[in-house]
Amino acid sequence: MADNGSGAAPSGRRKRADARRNEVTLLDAAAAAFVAAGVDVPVRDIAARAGVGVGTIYRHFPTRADLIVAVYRHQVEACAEAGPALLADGGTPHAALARWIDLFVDFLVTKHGLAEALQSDDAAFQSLHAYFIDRLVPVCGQLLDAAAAAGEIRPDIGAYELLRGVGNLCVGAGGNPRYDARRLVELLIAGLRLH
Amino acid sequence: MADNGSGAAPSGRRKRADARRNEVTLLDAAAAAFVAAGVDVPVRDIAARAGVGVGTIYRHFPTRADLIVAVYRHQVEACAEAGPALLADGGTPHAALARWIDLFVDFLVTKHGLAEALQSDDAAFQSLHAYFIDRLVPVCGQLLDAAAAAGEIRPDIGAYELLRGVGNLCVGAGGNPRYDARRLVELLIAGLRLH
DNA sequence: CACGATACGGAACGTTGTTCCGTTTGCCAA
DNA sequence: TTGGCAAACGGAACAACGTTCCGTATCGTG
Repeated sequence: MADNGSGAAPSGRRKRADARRNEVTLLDAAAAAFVAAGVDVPVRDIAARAGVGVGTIYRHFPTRADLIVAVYRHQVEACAEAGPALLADGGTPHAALARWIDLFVDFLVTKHGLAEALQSDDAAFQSLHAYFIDRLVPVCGQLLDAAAAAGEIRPDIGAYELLRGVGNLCVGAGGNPRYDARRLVELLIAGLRLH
Repeated sequence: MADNGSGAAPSGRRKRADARRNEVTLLDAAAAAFVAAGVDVPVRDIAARAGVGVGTIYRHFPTRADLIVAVYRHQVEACAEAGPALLADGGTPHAALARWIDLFVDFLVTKHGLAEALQSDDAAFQSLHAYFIDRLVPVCGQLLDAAAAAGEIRPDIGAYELLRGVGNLCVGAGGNPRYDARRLVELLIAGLRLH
């Protein structure tokens, strides 16, 4: 899983050494740029930071979304894996759900502009959207099902809808002291509860 | 209030006839363009629709936000005025709040891209943001205070925060059948309730 | 070492928002 | 009525951005 470059190995061909080197350089530069200027940072800035041309970025990451996914893949995986773990941890399913959502919110609000990008219907972000959906909706669904089966929450809400709502609440949550996304998400989860 | 063009009369000077004519043409064209292509429709498209040059738009409406505000001012006013009316209508304050929020949600979800623009931290949308805040936060605060005074809701949530959360939930609510902003807002309001 | 495939750099293109200025036009006074 | 000037207009021009493209450089292999 970590011999070739990028994600899936097309067949058996090994990438050129400079290409593999540039890929990690690019990931580092992008991560730094995202922290410094948000995920909307101009592609040229990332290229400059990495000391490469913009063409190199697009060869490695056909869309901006692919770059974002690559940068955050580890953290998304960690979040996804935390779902079943929380469920098994002993508390009520609703508590597990609340804690998992908290993890998700923490992730989103610390990545400047990521929540915005996630909700954008721009075609360029489609693969970002798809990745988050594919990876996190099943996990959320599992938590939701468990809580519903335990009779703790109303059963008429879908995992996609909830996750998207939570993501939406995190939009613009950076820095503004008058807007605390966490509290609103808490309210939303509270509203899910039966009685 | 309707003798001069635009909003506030600078001093006593009457605008030229063609300028006044162009202003209403522009408002009509913008309204139509917003419906057809969302509030992010390119300025050039609006200009073409109105049969004027882009310069004319910028003279009348220095920023895109000013144009949006002008187009929707009537509806925002109506929403603002509905707040006290609902409160006086006899139901519980919480019911009045819920119905008012519903009005706000209806307004937002039917204006393609408006919710997104509202949350954008782009400097160009600052005056849009400011107008909505100025006009609606006090109304929402009044409803919130009444409900809190009646002991129906937890008192630790601000009007700005709530309105912004609701606005956020409306982002991307157009057309997607798997995402029903209204239901999530309902959940949020339910979560506000004590017990 | 030579040569083909691979990858690179950055110029160039298309799309936007916004500004600027030469030209036109409405309005008022003479 | 007409002359002149401030107001308003149109759209070319600029800047910032994402994305594509292709001539050039480099790697790895025979």
